Amino acid sequence: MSQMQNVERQLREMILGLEIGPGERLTERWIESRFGASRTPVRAALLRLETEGLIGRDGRGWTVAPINLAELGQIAVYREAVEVAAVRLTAALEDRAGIDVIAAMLDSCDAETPREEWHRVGMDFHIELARLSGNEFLLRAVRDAMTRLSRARWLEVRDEQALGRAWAEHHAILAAVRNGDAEEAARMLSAHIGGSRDRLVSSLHDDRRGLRARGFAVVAA
Amino acid sequence: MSQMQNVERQLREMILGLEIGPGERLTERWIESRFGASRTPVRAALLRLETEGLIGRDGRGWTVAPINLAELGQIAVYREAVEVAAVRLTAALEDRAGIDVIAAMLDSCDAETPREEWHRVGMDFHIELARLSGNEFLLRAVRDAMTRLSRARWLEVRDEQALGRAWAEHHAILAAVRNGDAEEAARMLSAHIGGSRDRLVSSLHDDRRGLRARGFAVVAA
DNA sequence: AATACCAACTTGGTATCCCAATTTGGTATC
DNA sequence: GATACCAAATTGGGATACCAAGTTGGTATT
Repeated sequence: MSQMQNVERQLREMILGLEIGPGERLTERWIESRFGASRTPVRAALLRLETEGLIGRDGRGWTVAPINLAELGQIAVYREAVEVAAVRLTAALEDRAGIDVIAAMLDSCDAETPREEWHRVGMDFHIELARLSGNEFLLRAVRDAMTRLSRARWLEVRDEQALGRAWAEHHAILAAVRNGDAEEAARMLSAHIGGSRDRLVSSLHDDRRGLRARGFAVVAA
Repeated sequence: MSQMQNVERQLREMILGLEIGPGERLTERWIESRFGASRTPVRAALLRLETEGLIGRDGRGWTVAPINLAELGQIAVYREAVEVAAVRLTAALEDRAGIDVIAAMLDSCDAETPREEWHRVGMDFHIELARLSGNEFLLRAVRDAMTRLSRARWLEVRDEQALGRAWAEHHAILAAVRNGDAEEAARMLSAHIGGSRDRLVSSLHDDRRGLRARGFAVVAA
């Protein structure tokens, strides 16, 4: 694999894994030495990550994107629009095989599954559901939205009950799609996303002192 | 302005203006000499344009994105989802000033206005309407969709009547938004986008021989 | 004439160097 | 002690040099 892709992938993982905190400054030279690459691939990776919204420009330099509560609300509206459109398309298809694959994916999580895995599967549920629509643009939109949300969701204080409820909602949405009931699937998906947003924003809002104490930049709504 | 932004802007204009045809190969060295810049800003511009979908990788090299009829259909679905979401938000706002600005923009086109300007204003209508929603992600999605559509719309064979009908629909949508009638605005916008897609795809489909004769790569639906 | 083969060239990927602008740290001044 | 100021270090933007992989065009062989 090329250096550029290497740097991009590793840097993205460090940002999403909060090894580099939101708001932290990045210098091209530091990344260079950290990953043993020269500046050309480093610059390419930075440009890519900028379009993903994971980093941004701070005057002349680079900064890891802060956690922005207002932005999280906007993303929720955005993903509701595209995910609902995607699920409507999917419900109209005859292919039910893809749905079973997603259901199996959900069921692969149990009591012993680490939290990180739940987190990842929860995101993949939405991404794979969008993929079934067959629309590349809806898929990309959902993937981008989940990427931008993932750090915040990782920081969210989630209890077992909320997680279980989310999983039940996921299954219910799948059931509606399997029945070809686009309206019901759309309604439930909207509610699911809205609830997810409310819990996420209020959780981060309540904990924003703690986040700042960890050195994370948090922008208020 | 920096070289990178210069190269990016000029190259984008050449691609959107069809000075470089769909499917054409690009070499970094040619761009270098064409714009008098070195490879660093050239590569940055190429990476940006790649994320916009205007160019793509062809093995090791770069290629101007072909006109893809299947993609145009998918974009229509995508933009319908995001534009309808945006117009629903906008209709719920109290601010009516922005709507008048857009209406004035539409009215600035008359019989003497060059076709290119009609084309640009037609795109800006959708972009500015999305901007009024206040949602950065919906705005960006609409802007990106219009960028990807613009070459195809420029190639479309449009008659005066179709253009006049589109303008009437634009005004009708604005009127519904001004009245705060989100449902009516959403319905009309959906119909507008659907009709636009049908005319676009069938026009390009009918003319794809002519397009190929001009050296433009056209991918069938 | 067809083909197998090779040398020269082209291309994108990478590394390195230079530069202007900004930041930084210390120092002199009040 | 606060502040104005300046030199040194740092930074991102740009230019150039080099390389490996791939393409091309010509040539020798059959």
